[in-house]
Amino acid sequence: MSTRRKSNAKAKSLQSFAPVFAALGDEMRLRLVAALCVGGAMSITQLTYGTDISRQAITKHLGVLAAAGLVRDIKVGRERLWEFEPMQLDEARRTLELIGQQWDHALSKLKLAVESNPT
Amino acid sequence: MSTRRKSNAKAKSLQSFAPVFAALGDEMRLRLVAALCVGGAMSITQLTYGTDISRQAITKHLGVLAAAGLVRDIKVGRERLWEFEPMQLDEARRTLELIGQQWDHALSKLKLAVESNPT
DNA sequence: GGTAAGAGCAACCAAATAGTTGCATTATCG
DNA sequence: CGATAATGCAACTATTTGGTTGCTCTTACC
Repeated sequence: MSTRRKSNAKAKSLQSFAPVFAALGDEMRLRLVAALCVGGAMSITQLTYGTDISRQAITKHLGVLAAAGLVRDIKVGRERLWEFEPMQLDEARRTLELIGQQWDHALSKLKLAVESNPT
Repeated sequence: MSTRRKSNAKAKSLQSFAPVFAALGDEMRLRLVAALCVGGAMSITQLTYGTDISRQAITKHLGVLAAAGLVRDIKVGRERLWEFEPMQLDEARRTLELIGQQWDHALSKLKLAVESNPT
C-alpha cells in the first residue's frame, strides 16, 4: 500500500532529495525511524528510553525527520505521538533505484563500445 | 549486473548505513554522483566545471563520497579520475526497501487487529 | 628544459549540527 | 486542588561541515 505505486512522481529533481538523505544520515535518526516503523506510533519519552542521550536531543532529531517528511506527530492528551510516514522514504528509495538504473545503462553502453572496437 | 543480486548481505546493522545516507545528503554531492553515474569516470577539474564552488571544495565532497564507498578514484597521468561505485548505493537502496517492507508488515498487522476487535 | 595544467596540502573561517541544562507549560489522576 | 508525568522553550557549548585562499608538487608537452 505504501510502496508499489506506479511511477507517478512529477520528476522532482535529484537534488531535492538531499534533505531526506541528510535526515537519514545519522545513526540515532535511523534507529528512530526503524523503531517507529516496527513499533508503530510512540511518544518522545518512549523513544528516549534505552538511548544514552537526553529527551531534548531526541526531540531535535524528530524535528529533523519531520522536516524531511519522514515522520509525523499527533497530539494525544499530554503526549505527542510520532509515527512513520512512508511517502518520502519510498520516493528516496526510487531515486536510488533510478540512479542505479542509469549506471547500469551507461555500463552496458560502454561494454558495447568496447566490444565493437577491440584493441 | 550491479543491481539485482540475491540478498546475500551479511545483515549489516541498519545504523551502519548512516554514513552513506549522510554522504548523499548534500545537493552538490548528489549532483556529483549523478554526473559520474551518467558520464562515467571524470577528473576533478571536469567535475568542478559548471559549478560555482572551488576545485578544493569538489575535492572534499569527493572525499566524503569515497569515504562512504560511493565513488572510487584512479590515477592516470597527472589526472585523477573518479568513478561511481554502485555497491554501497545498491545496499542503501535495499535498506530503504527493507524498512518499507517492515512498515507494510506492521501496518497489515495493525489492520488485522483493528478488524478483529471493532469499537 | 621551461611552462602550464592538474592536483595535493594546510591553515583558516563561518555556519550548521548535536548535544546539554534550566525552567515553564500542560494534562492526568488521586 | 495538588503532585507528577510529558512536553515545550530558550540559551549555551563544542564539534563538524562546507567553503575559502595560498603555496607546493608532479606531469604533459612544445
